[in-house]
Amino acid sequence: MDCTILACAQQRAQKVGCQACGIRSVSICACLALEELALLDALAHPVSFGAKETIFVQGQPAEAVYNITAGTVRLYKLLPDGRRQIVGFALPGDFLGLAMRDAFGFSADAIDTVSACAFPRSAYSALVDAKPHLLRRLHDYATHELTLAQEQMLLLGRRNAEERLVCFLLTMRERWAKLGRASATIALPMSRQDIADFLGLTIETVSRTFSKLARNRKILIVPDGVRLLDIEGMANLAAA
Amino acid sequence: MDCTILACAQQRAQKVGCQACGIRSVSICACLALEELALLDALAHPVSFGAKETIFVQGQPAEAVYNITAGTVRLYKLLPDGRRQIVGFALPGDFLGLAMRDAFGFSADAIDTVSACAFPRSAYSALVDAKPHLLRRLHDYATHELTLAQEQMLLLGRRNAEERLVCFLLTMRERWAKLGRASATIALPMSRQDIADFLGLTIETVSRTFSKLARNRKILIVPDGVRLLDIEGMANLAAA
DNA sequence: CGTCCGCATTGATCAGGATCAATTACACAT
DNA sequence: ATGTGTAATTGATCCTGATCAATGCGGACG
Repeated sequence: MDCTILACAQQRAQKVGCQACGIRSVSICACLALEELALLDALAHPVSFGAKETIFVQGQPAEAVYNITAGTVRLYKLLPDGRRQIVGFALPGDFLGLAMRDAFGFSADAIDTVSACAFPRSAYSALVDAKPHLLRRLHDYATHELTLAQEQMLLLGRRNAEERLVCFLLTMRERWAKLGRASATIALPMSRQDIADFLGLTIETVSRTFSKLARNRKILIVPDGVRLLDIEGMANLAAA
Repeated sequence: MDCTILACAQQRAQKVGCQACGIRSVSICACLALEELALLDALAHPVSFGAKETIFVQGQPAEAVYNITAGTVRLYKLLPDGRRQIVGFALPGDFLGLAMRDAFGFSADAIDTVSACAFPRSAYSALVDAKPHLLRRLHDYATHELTLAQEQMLLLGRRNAEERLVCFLLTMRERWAKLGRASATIALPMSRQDIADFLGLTIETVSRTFSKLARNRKILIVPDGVRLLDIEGMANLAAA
């Protein structure tokens, strides 16, 4: 978890710092002026995590916040008996640690190889207090996340299995597009189990629903993703 | 919706303003100093809504934000075919309009008689920009809401009907307690249908589950609420 | 090259909650 | 008292998605 070798490599690779950061424009740092980026640079610790590695666990005091720069992260909550709900997938540009107040409200682990900027929470909190426009940006991000969470409540509470999967695929398409990777072929780095735990279904239902969509020529299943063949039809199905 | 008679009565009743506001200590205004409250007073429009009256609808541009001072509000999203998901119940002290950026992301209507402080969005936004500690407070509120939303995702995605209802009752108990109305008897101003649409169930399942809890001596169903008879057992069932 | 192992798919059956259908309870009006 | 309308409860049956079980597939490794 504490990223020794990879982190150092990463650090060397990134020693040019925030100014050269490839995902700055889509992350919360985008609101900072060049001279403020220097402040941020001073706080930033580049870190990396291998596939399946834990980033933090629910309940643990939040000592750092993270800005994802590469890879995919699953964020999830567990019940004592092992039932799992994934509350989100974090992609490059996403920020982890909004609920900075106390402990992490969910666990996070890397799905594939993940790079991130880690900031000590206290220093980050101080910077936020000193820079109201950074706070504003953070708040806008938080309200955006809240809106997505409410959309997910609608999905989990009222949509059927097929609608859930279609919504998920269209949402992933949107997210990749915002990262400049727009394509009819959607990368899905997460497992079927992850998708199931995100959509409130079982792995079997997810698999069957994928097959059904493929059979109906809505999608084509490819390695590590799907190609959307009938976006209109799917958007129609997702309605809203 | 535009609250003529009731609003005027309310306005007269409240002309003492924010300083005398009974729910200030639990609302986002609590962070303001006395002289800042005067600024807020200048913006505030006391409004009231009768039971079942619409406060705002999803997609409508958000011209105002609201601070609930009395009553209960349901916040919900609709699918084109009429399926409804209630994303939250707002109680006194709750703030509506976090996603101020554009249009409302959900609809809101009064369950019982509701009083609120309405603030024009533009003026409110300007005040927030001028008062970083108000923004900080708002941000803390937003992240708290986000945490609750993630908890609700876990409920909707992975809990069974009985767990859902028990969690709901215990959460309502907590919320009333924070408003100084702690009691083993929980007020439930919302209908069974509202509870069903919040928990991702049908009205029949909610009713049956209430009956089952009553049969097992966990609760006693009383008019407009329930009395919790076995809080320990219920907390155990809710686990987490 | 074959074995192993994790993941995904597919099939058969089951069950929790949805749906359909009465019935009851209660507030309110006449 | 009687009727009316809305909300809640209860019962019977159905169906979507869960569970149980088997098979398929592809990559890592001896």
